[in-house]
Order: sequence, then C-alpha cells, then structure tokens
Amino acid sequence: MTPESIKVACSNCNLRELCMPVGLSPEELQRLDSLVATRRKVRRKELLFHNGEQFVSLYAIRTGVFKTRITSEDGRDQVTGFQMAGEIIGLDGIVNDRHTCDAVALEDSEVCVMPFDRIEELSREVSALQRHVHQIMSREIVREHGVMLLLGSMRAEERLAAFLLNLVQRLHARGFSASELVLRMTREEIGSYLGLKLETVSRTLSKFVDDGVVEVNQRHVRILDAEALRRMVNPTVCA
Amino acid sequence: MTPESIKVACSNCNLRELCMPVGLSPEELQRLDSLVATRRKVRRKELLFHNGEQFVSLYAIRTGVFKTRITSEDGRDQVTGFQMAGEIIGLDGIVNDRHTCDAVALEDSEVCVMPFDRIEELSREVSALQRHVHQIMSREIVREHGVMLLLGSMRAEERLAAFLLNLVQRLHARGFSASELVLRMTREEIGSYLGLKLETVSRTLSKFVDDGVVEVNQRHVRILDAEALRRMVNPTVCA
DNA sequence: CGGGGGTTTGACCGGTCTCAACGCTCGTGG
DNA sequence: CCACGAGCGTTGAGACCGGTCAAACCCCCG
Repeated sequence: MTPESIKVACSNCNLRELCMPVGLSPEELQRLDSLVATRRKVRRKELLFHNGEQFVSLYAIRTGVFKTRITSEDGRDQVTGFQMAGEIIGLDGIVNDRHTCDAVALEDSEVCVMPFDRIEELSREVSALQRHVHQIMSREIVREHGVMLLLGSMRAEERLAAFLLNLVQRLHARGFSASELVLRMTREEIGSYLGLKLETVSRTLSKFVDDGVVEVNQRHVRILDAEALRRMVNPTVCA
Repeated sequence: MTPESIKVACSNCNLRELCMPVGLSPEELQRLDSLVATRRKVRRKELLFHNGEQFVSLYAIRTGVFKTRITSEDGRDQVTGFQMAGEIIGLDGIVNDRHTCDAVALEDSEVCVMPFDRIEELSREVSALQRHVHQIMSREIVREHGVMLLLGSMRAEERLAAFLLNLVQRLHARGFSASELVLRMTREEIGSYLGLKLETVSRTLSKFVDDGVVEVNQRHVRILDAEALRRMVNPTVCA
C-alpha cells in the first residue's frame, strides 16, 4: 500500500485540532473529509504554488515547513511568513483568482489539497466550517498586524527575540520542546522576514549567545533564558 | 426628515460598486439591504471600536477616513492602515470575538453597521456574497503583504513615494483628482504607518519639494511628477 | 579532498533617529 | 481685534544602529 493510496480523512487526522473546527457532529465531520481532494508532496526548495499561478485550492500543511514570499517588480523579495504543520496557506489567491506570492518548501513536506470551491460549497451548509474559514482568514490578518508592528517599530534585537519566541511557542504547541528548536530557514530568510540583513541576524544571534540567552549550533538553537527574550520584546516599565 | 431616518439601502447606495458584490439579481440585491442594521456617525478623533471590545459587526465606510492602529503591551503603537469610503473595517475581530485594534476617525465620518452573524447567515444563502466576503478578507491579506514589503525592504523615500501614490490612486478611484490630495493624517501618523519618525517624513517631503516632485502646503499635496515617484518605488532596471 | 553554500566577524559608511529649537496656523478668549 | 497658546510641522547637529563590503571560516557532501 503506497502512501498515496492511504485513505485521506480529516476525521482521524492527528492535526485535526489545528486545522479543523471543533465541536462538529460525527455526521458533519465525515462530510468535511470530502474537502481534501488529495495530498501532495513537495520536496525541499520546490514550490507549492507561485506568483501568478491560477488559484484553485487552499493547502493545509501536514508535515514540513514552508516560507511564503512576495517579489516586487524590481526583484526585491520579502518573506511574508513561515508556516508549519496544521497551518493553512494560499489565502492570498482568493481575491483575484491568482496567487500573489510563492510558497516554498523549506524541507520535504506534505500538504492536503482543498479545492476552494468545495470549501465554499460546504461552508454554505456547515456553518461551523464557514465560521472556521472566516477565523483562519481573520487570524492571518491579525498575525500580519503583529508583523507590521515588529517591522515598523522594533529594533534588531527585539525583532529577533520576538521571532524566536514565536517559533518556539508554535513548535511547543505541536508537541516539540519549549526551549529547543531547529531553524528550517537560513539567516538570509530570517532577515528577509524581519526586515534585516543576514549579517545583522548573525551578529544579533551572536550577541544573544554572548549574553548567555541562547545557545546556537548551526541551525540548532537552545533558549536558555526565555524571560530575557520576553523582556527584550516587551521592555517592562520600570516601577 | 432627519438623516437618521433616511432609508438605509445598499441597493441604491452610490458606493455599491465599492463594497457590494456585482452581478446580483434584483432579488438578491434587495436581500442584501438587510445587512446594514443601522448607520453610525463618528466624529473626528472618536473611536469606531477599540482593542478588546466585543466584536459584533463589520463596518463599511460611507464618508470620512479612519486609521486603524494596534498597541503593544509596552505602549508602542503602529498604524496598520488608513481606510476610506467603500472600505470595510473590523475584520480583525472575527478570530477571537474581540477587536484587536482601534479604529479612529480622522475626520467626521459615517459608517454602515453590518452585524457579522447576519453577514454569515446571508452569505450561506447568497453565494455571491459569500465569495465577496472571502475576497475582502483576502484583499486585506494581500494589502498587508505589500506593507510588509514596504516596511521590510524600502528606504524612507521609497516608502513615502509608495504611500503618496497609493493614496492618490485610491482617491482617484473615488472620483477625486489624480494628482492632488489632502492628507487627513498627521506626519506622525504617516510615520507610524511607514515605520519612520515624523521628522523623517517631514524631511523626505521637503526633499520631494526641493526636487520639484510635489508641492506641499500643510496637508495639501499636489503631485507634479508622478513618474518620478513611480521610479523611486520601482527603480527601473537600467537596460 | 576539494568545493560551495551558508555563516561569522571586522571595518567602515550612511541613513535614520534623537534631541532641540524654532515656526506656522488656527482657534479662543481677553 | 489682537494676544496667546496648543498642536503640528520644519530644520539642524550629532549620535548610533544597521547596512555594505570584504575576508575568513565551517560544515556537509559530492
């Protein structure tokens, strides 16, 4: 039995709590299984979709990590996010029926392909799904507000601290360590996301190491003093 | 007959093309009229909604201009957008049933109040509305990607040029001049949005004036050389 | 063993911030 | 009608953070 032929079923997927609504009746849950048309494997460095491509489906990440990036006409690009298991990508394509960014796998990954017209059809009938879709989109909007705050008002140290805390928190929610993580992206990609140059990312990381806040070995990072990172992001008002 | 008692009806609102789906049947169009529960006036400097407030409705701007801003725990704030007639605000509240930002009127304004549960209910029945809601949210996501690019990779001049071009383009789409505009926001608010200090905004504007690209009188701006602004945002590859 | 992508580190530069002073405009009240 | 103050905007001088350029390093992998 090849992996491809395994029955695709959200109802018994271990990521269900992450990407599906909760509190569904068994009957509703079963209907949602039909959302996932198929699964698709994407190897490291390959694109799940790219700018200009016809928009057809949203994708739920089963395994692996992606980055999304936009490219301006003059060739600059900006990483707009890093996505991991249970997160939904492709929302950018809805407005104009074309994707406006690239989604690149940072490691070998697998996604569930959910044709958007099927999502719309089903969410007209299952209001819990409708609500869920709205929440996912709203959550993305709120996330981006946070990134705007970061890019607009934080200094390099604060940005990197916020980035590490966010990553480790999301990994922890997925059952990984609350203090150790493996960066799936390069310094340059981190820099692009944070509005910094790769040298600045590297230097700032080195500073964290000097200060005893983290340990860094290549892509492996261990957070020694999460409290210190939190203080950087959120300078406590000295009372 | 007071303004308040005027029949609220999207079907004959002159902003219809901006905030409503197109291509509806007369019957559908009439049903959508029931979306707008009421209208609400907001005076300059007053809040339409604020961070932490219970989320109930989305708002379509009829007249006036708003800014939305988020505030970090330590008090920094970041303007996340400027919204004008025909645009929808409040999407941030959907995820957690609470608003996560403030919406402040920059001049006396009026909005249409659209209870979100009614939107959801109706969009289960009118698929054109459903699609429309999805597009509005997706459009906001894509807009924010653009802001991330701006904040993450552009220099002060480029940011301000992009800002002016964007504003004037949106105003033009609403029937105003394609080259003149009145800024409804302060230099500080522009700076917050663009990730710059107010002094930098002021200095950069002055530079544009020196270069003969714009004329500035207080809040009144006249664009003399739009092409120059476009070149700043998008350094043409010299062939 | 060699090569290459990714990373670190250093020296220097420059754009933006900071701090400060001054100016302008408009509304208010004497 | 004018004086005045508040809010907003402009301009300058100097500091500093992060960018730029360059060299060296490291680790993995062919």
